[in-house]
Amino acid sequence: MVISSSQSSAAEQQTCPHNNAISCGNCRLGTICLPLALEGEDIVKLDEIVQRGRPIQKGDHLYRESDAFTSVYAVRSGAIKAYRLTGDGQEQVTGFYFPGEIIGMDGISKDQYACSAKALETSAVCEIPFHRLEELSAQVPTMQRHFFQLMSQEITMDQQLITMLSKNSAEERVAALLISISARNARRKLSKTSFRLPMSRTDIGNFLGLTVETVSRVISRFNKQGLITVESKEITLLDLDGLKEIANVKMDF
Amino acid sequence: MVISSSQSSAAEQQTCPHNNAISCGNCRLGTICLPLALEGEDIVKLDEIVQRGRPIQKGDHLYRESDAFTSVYAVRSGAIKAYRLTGDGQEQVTGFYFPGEIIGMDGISKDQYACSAKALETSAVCEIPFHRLEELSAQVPTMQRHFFQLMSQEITMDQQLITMLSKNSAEERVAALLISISARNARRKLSKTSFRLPMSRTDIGNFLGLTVETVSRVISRFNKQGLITVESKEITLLDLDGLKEIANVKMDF
DNA sequence: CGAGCCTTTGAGGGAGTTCAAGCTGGGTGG
DNA sequence: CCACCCAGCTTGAACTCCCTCAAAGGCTCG
Repeated sequence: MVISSSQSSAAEQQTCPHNNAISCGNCRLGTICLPLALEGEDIVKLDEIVQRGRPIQKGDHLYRESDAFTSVYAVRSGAIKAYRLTGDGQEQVTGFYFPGEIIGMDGISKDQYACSAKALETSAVCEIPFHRLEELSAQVPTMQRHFFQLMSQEITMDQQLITMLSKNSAEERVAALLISISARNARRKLSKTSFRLPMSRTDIGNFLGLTVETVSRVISRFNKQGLITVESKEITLLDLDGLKEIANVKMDF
Repeated sequence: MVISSSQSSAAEQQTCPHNNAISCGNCRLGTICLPLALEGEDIVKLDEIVQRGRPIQKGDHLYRESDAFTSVYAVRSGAIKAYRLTGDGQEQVTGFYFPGEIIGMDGISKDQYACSAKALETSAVCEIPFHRLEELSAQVPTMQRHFFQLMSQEITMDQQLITMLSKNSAEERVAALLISISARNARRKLSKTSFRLPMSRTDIGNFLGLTVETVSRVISRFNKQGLITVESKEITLLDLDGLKEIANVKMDF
């Protein structure tokens, strides 16, 4: 079985993302999930506390809402969605996480996860036990700083999403998501314009505060307007600038 | 001029919230903004880095979006709103901050504030220079843990807001905000059922992703239904359980 | 005490939802 | 290997909740 999604098969395969023997020092995602300034000795320290698990399958949970909080996770390959359940049992998707990104920081405040995390496709993650990370942060100022920054970044991204949900039209939201995924692909040296959406239309709608039908309609419209081409989950952005114009936001997420 | 709002005049006045001579050790907000477990010597250390400024007036900015990030702030009295500007210059309110709560953590990731912070009424804040806080966190594990928790809490609260904006009706949102303010009042040993809203209807609407008109209509409706009584900004919650039923969410913010 | 802003209330309209029905494609078992 | 199945996706039509526009009342502060 082919483990990687089409998007990770290109560049990430060079140093196999599912290879547990890989270390933080030679991981090609290093500069995304690690502090840039972290140096030799300190990388080794980090390396010692990171646990590299076996791949998790599509649909598997990394952890569930209200599980005891133990670790944060760095996505190594694949894609993870985070979601919480509302009072009446509906799902609310709070984020999609791609390789190099850190998930699970919401669990710190209450010592239990505030979201569930589920694999959208076969994925690999690095588990970072939080108490070890705390110790390391106290020893290595760069590490502490970096982790504060990661959490702050999560706050900023959530606030951008809040703004979008509060102010933007369906077209603006969908365009913004496409651009976001494009930008995150670029950061990982993958195609800016052509990729596979690992999540369902339902998940997209859920994340963007729209119904499936609306998402589908907007995507169809973008297709007809020549902004993108769609073949089920495969997306090509034909007019990135046009999409940015529609999205009408400075997005980082 | 009366400096405190009506809600803070009751209990907080006992140890005057504008009194700069007060220290973290005897601040009556201590258990909210401080780690519960912080002990004698460590409180002194924290105390040394906290700068207590003079009151800021209604409408004054604590900091502005894209100002260089230097400090986080603990609200001592009054109320602060955080907001960001959208691409086309509209305001998006991202949060309201009451005494005992910490604001400014969004600035860490980029070394500049991601929001502006503006006083909704005459307020006092404690300024906590971030580089000093980092040093202290590295020395005092409890402090580091507490600050991680504060940031994580901010993430959790943002995610609750995301869920609300994405799923809930106007009535649910307004009810949820009223309950949130009520709960935060209770934490400060103030009235759960009777308080003054420091923010305008416009701010409420902006925060909740609604127009002023809708907010006004919902509040009028709650009034007619006997759930609350309203006298301009003075609110009394007559049926807290009824409101909770309507809000239909487990809120922390 | 008047100007300007905030709030309330009403009437009409529109973007997105809801409901319903057909389509598509990947997996399964006969 | 093909027929079937079922989940996910698309498209259409009607409805609804909230927004927009408009106007009048009420506070607050100079």
